[in-house]
Formats: sequence, C-alpha cells, structure tokens
Amino acid sequence: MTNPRNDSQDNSETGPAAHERLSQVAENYLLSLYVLGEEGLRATSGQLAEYIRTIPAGEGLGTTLPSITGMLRRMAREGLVELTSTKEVKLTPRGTVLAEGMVRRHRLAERMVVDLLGLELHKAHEEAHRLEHAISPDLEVKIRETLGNPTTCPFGRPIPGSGYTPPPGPRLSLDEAETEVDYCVDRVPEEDTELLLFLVELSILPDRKITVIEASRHRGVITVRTETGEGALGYGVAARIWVRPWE
Amino acid sequence: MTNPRNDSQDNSETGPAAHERLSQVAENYLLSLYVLGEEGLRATSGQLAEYIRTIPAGEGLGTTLPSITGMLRRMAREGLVELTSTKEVKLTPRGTVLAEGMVRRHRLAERMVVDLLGLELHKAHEEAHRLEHAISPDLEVKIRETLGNPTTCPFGRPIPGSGYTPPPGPRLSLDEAETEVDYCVDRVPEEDTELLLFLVELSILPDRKITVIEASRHRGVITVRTETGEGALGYGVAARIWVRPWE
DNA sequence: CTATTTAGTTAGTGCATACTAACTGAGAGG
DNA sequence: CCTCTCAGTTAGTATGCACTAACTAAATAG
Repeated sequence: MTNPRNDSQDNSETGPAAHERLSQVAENYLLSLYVLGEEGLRATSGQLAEYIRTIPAGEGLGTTLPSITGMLRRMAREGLVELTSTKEVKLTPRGTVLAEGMVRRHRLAERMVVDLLGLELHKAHEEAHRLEHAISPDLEVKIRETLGNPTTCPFGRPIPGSGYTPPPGPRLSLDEAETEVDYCVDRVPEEDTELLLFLVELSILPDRKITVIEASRHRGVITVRTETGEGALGYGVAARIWVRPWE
Repeated sequence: MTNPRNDSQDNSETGPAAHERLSQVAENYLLSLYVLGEEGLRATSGQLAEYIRTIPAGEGLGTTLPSITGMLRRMAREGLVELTSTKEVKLTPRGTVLAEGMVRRHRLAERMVVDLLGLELHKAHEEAHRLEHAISPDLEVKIRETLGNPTTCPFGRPIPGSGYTPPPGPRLSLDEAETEVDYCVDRVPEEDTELLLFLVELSILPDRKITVIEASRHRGVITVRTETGEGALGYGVAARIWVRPWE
C-alpha cells in the first residue's frame, strides 16, 4: 500500500502530526469507506466500486471488482482495513484515523475552493478530490485558520475533528418532511454535478429555507418552494437532502 | 507515461483548456526540465537526479540514474522529450507546453499558500510541489483571479503566461554587485528551506533593498546590509540571488 | 429442489515506476 | 597508449495497481 513514491520515507519527519502518507488510491479507499459508513451503507466491494466511480482523479478507473478485491487485500495487509466474513469491509482503528484525516482535508478543501477562491459550488467536490491528497499538516492548519475553523463543508457535512455538534432538534430527510411547513436545509448531496447545478439554482443549500408544497409518493415527485422559486424533485433525491425545522 | 489512473480518459473533456493529465512523476520531470532550462543548466540525467531530489513528494525516490534513464525513455516515447546525442534532454514543443503549465501552477500555488493562506515562505516551494499536480484548469483560473493575476512567484521568478515583463535596466547576481550601492532584490533561490529561513530573517526577498558592504572573493564571503540588519553569504549562494539597481 | 442470477474471488497479465548489479564509452592521469 | 574514473545505459527484478476471463458461493426464481 505504501506508495512507491515514499517507501523510503521514515516517520521521523518534522512538522506537527506528520501524517502517514499512503498512495492516492489507498487514500481514496479510506475516504470512500468513511463516507459510506457515514451514510449508513454496507461497505462492500460493490458499494466501494460505485463510490469510487464518482472520484474524478481516475474517471472510471479502478472500479472493476477484481481491482477492488486486490486493493482491499493490500490494504488489509497494511492493517488499514479488515475483511469480515460477511464480505463487508471495516476500517481498523489505524485506518479510521487516516480516513478521518482524508475526509477532514477533503471538506476543508471544499470550503477553501468555494469560500476563498470563489469556485462554483458544483465543482467543489471534484476539485477537493484532487486537493485532498496534496495538503500537508502544515497547510491544513493554515487553511483551517484562514477559513475560521469551519465545522462543515459547503454541502453541510461535518468536518471531522472540527468540534462540529449536530444542530439541536430533529433532522429528517426531505421526503419525510410535512407539506407547508418551513424547514432549514441541513445537508445536500455533493457528488452529482448536474444535480448540484439545479440545487444551487433553487437555493436548496445548507441553512436556506425550504418548504414542501406537494408530495405525491405515487408519482414519486416532491415539489418545493425556496427563496428562489419552486421546483420538483424525485423521491430518491429528496431522501438524500436533510432538513431540520426552520428557526 | 500516461498515468494508469487516466488511461481511459479521452480528450473530449469539458471545461476550458482541458489539460492533458500525465502521471505525477512525468509532471515532475517536465517541471524540472523547464526550471533547469531557466537556470541555464545542461539538462542531463545527473542534473535531473539532483533537481528531483529536492522534490518532496518522493523524498529521495526516483533519483537513481537507472530510474531516470527509464523514465526519460518513456517520456521520449510519449513525445515529451528528446534525448540528444550529447546525453542532454530537450523538451519537445508538446513537452514545453505541458512543462509551462506545470511551472505556472507551481508558482501560482506558491503565491496562493503564501498570500492567501499565510504559509511561511520557506515552506511554500515544498507545498506547491504537491499542489501543482492537483490544480485543474478551472481552479487555476480562480486562483489567478483571486490573486489578481500575479506575474511572479514569491521568490521572484516569472509565472509563464502571466504577461511578466522583466524589469527595465540590468540584472545581475549578488556576487557581481558593487559595494555600497543600493540594489533591489529581484529573485532568490526557493528550494533550500534552511537558506530561506535565513533570507526571510534578513529580508533578502524580492523587491527589498539590499546593499553589499563587503565582498571578499578570496574568503568567499559577501556581507550585506538590508532593512533588517546585516549578514554574510557565501559566493555560491550570492550567485543565485538576482538584484537590479534600486529605484 | 434445481437453475439462474448476482456478488465477489482467483488466476493470469500488463504497464509504470522503482531498485541493484553489471556494462560501456569518454575524458583524465600516468 | 593504457587505465581509471565518472556518467550514463542495459539487464534483470520487484511492487502497486489496473485489466479480462474464469471460477464460486449465496440468493432467488421457477
């Protein structure tokens, strides 16, 4: 697993929290496994394939099941993951620490490109997927400080280790929301560029107000009103948008 | 040469100037060759090894001569470089374009981490060596805009394609400067962290005033006065600091 | 309960990148 | 002129990460 580019790198580095450097591929796996866990999905090779397919650095590369099996075997050898008997993949404690680091850098990078560089939101996730591998502990500190210690990424997901506390009160997905009740958007999906363009247009973004006008489960469509206008969403999408009561 | 991670990537990408993606190793070679050219050094395998040794991503990796021979062969096959009969390496037109892109992103990244994120100058070069591989055309545009179209990196070197024009009047290296004449620092070496700490302390930085108090070639030492104080430099170092007449 | 589909693994390969060890060819010293 | 050194190449090998093709085991469908 250790990147060929740093085989000879010992751990006696300078700098704070000199983080262990893995290959970009391994780093992607760790991040993917962490996010899958966050979303409550079974972390199987298949799920991993699906998630990894959304990572831009290798448009569709490394997504065949044999590739994944092989990679997981190497990562298991390095003590990053465990392959359970039920074909599920679990992060080891060590893997979890490293995965958290990746997610932290990923979400900080998202904030940086959006808040500091003015990148369009729908491109943030993809850019962060490249940058996350290139951020040293030193730089991470600077980014965090410059941004004012953010606790979430621009899509509403918590930044690990940021002291994020979930908002008080209930959170539910938009498909469970009542009609004609004001909600506050808590988080939105981040990886589908096309969808994001639509969400941005309709201001369906963290901390914005949203109201379900009509929900017809049989048609599979939810119509919402926002500051910007009205629009219709499929149930599948709505299920991935979290809201909390307004105010 | 083409990165295994993008073998399947065709050139029909969206976005402006969708730049060809090479492996990080190839990108490092291109940047190194460009910089060696800039410094007027003969670009041989040995020189390359020397330069690549200073790249942090692979602390000392890929620096044996056989590794370099092999890599250059692959890059020649891909039409990025030409191996002349005199054991010198030349960038092809295509290689030059790509190398310029790398140098551009490298120097923009240096500016970004220093000007936007407040990173200490002596760490900028190393961080940029990681970031340069992770900056997409879209992001590059945003960085450039946010920084206000800088024309040089924080060490005084020109950013390719930025419209940089060399300052009018002569430029010379500090070892050729006259004593008790005010000069303006034009550029300083960037890759030696220890040296940079010293230069920062003495304010030997682009656009600062510097005066040679004493130069004794036989001792190999040049003593200078700056806004911050006085200090002594070896001739080798002084030769790598460019200055121009003050005002 | 067998037959098929589905998910995942194993086997076998290929390429990029790294290494060490052994070779070569050009200039320096005798 | 021969030899030694130095720079660079060639040979041979290892590892990471990718693939296709072929296998297996569990779930499902008939």
